[in-house]
Amino acid sequence: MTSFQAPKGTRDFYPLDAAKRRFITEAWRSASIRHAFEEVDGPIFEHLDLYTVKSGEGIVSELFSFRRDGGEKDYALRPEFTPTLARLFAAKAGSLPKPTRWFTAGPFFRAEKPQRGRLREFLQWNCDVLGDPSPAADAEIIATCVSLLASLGLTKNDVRVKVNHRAALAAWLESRGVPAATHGDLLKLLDAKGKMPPEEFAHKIAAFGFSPQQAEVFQKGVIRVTVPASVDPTSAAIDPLAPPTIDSSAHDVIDLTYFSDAVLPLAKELVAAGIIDWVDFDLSIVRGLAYYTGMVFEVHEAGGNDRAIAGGGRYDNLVEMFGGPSTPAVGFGMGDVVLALVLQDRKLMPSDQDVLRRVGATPDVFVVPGPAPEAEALVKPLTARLRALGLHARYSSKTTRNIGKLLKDASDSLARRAIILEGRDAASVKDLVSGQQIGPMPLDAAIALAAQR
RNA sequence: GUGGCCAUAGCUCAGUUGGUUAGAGCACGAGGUUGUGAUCCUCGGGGUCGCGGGUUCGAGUCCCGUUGGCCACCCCA
Repeated sequence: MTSFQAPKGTRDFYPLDAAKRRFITEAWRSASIRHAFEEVDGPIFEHLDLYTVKSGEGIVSELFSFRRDGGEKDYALRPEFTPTLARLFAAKAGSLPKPTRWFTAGPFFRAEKPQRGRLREFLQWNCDVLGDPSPAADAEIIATCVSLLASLGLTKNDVRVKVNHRAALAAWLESRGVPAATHGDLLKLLDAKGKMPPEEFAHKIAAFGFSPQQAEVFQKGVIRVTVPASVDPTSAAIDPLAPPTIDSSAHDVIDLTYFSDAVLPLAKELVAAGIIDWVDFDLSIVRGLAYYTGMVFEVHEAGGNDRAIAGGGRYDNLVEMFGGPSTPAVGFGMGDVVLALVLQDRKLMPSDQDVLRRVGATPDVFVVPGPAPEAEALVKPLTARLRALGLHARYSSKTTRNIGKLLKDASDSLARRAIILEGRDAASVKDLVSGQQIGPMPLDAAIALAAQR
């Protein structure tokens, strides 16, 4: 006898796990649809070239790639959606509405060593706006992400959206005399600043011409954009028409002219979208990926140094890189693994029973035979009638006629109601939530009652 | 890729300095009693101790390897 284990970094989904997975993916879907995105999908595996074109051959060791026995083409399980998205868009760009708003949610694969918040097979949600260069599209992407987080019960105190602007940062650096060739090194240093003591960071960034005071602004990272409070003092809402301004204390230390040219229009859109108070502008958010060209953002658990819950930004050159027409684009991705960790952390993952209810896995009605001798034989025909009406109907697999045990079965199944068969044409209906029981009554009346929403 | 900790029933665990047919609780299944989510009673299925070697008269226990898990580093599209 050989026994098998699931491959490293994969998960098995037993019924409750599958229900939890649906809970998350359904939340993703409804947030996307609320924000006017349309669902698309592609193959789970693609030609290997699709990934090496953008990221170079080095990426191959991070992929699950394979060649069919006897075949000549190399394939890879998809590690991300963006190349597929660009391919789909490029193939039909001429006939697509502008802007194009697409989302997808499905499995992705990376050949990394598993650890907290990271598996080899995971689910990822992607939203992208193609063909809209405006800060409004940037804001809409962030707003969709925030909408999902809020729908799961997270608040602006649980999670923070950290936003930066690549192009503005680059222009500003250049205006300070930091040569473009060294920007990459500086971004890397900014990305790694959390992993070194402040003195070391200040020392290293001094090489790029920054004073210790300026290093501190980077170290703290956050620059708040303040907006005037609503005119109506009883409302906590921010006046959507008031112009936002950048925190002046940072302004005194670092000349933020270039930064503010890019940020204020975005901030204005974030105000309009009603999410400015979820957002911090953070000079140290750069994202690892080289292809971002403008706004970049990450969502982090407040006070936690966990992995990013979500991340994305603007990538205006990418579609062209995949052979499509030059198209401005902005998007983000969110994985299910870190999201689930954060929900558990914040005690926002619903109970097992609530998950089953919310994904619609619980029975509408449970059929129980009463003591009448013919009742047992009538259970299956009645169940069939209820199912034909579109109801989720079950009966016990137990052979006992003990009503208490059968009702326990009904209760364990989380059914809303039980029908107790009293005879050929008589039944009682018990509401398993309230405990109220009505009947006996004619069978048709019981069926009608059980079918009520 | 590097390192640390871990692996006994579906779950949580116990298992003496190596010593008979490896245990408990919960869960699960069958039946009985009482017409209502119970109570009580009886019975039952389940583990080649992750896997493979080694040491030993004898290994769940000691050693080596391997697979998987957790955690950190690297990386993170």
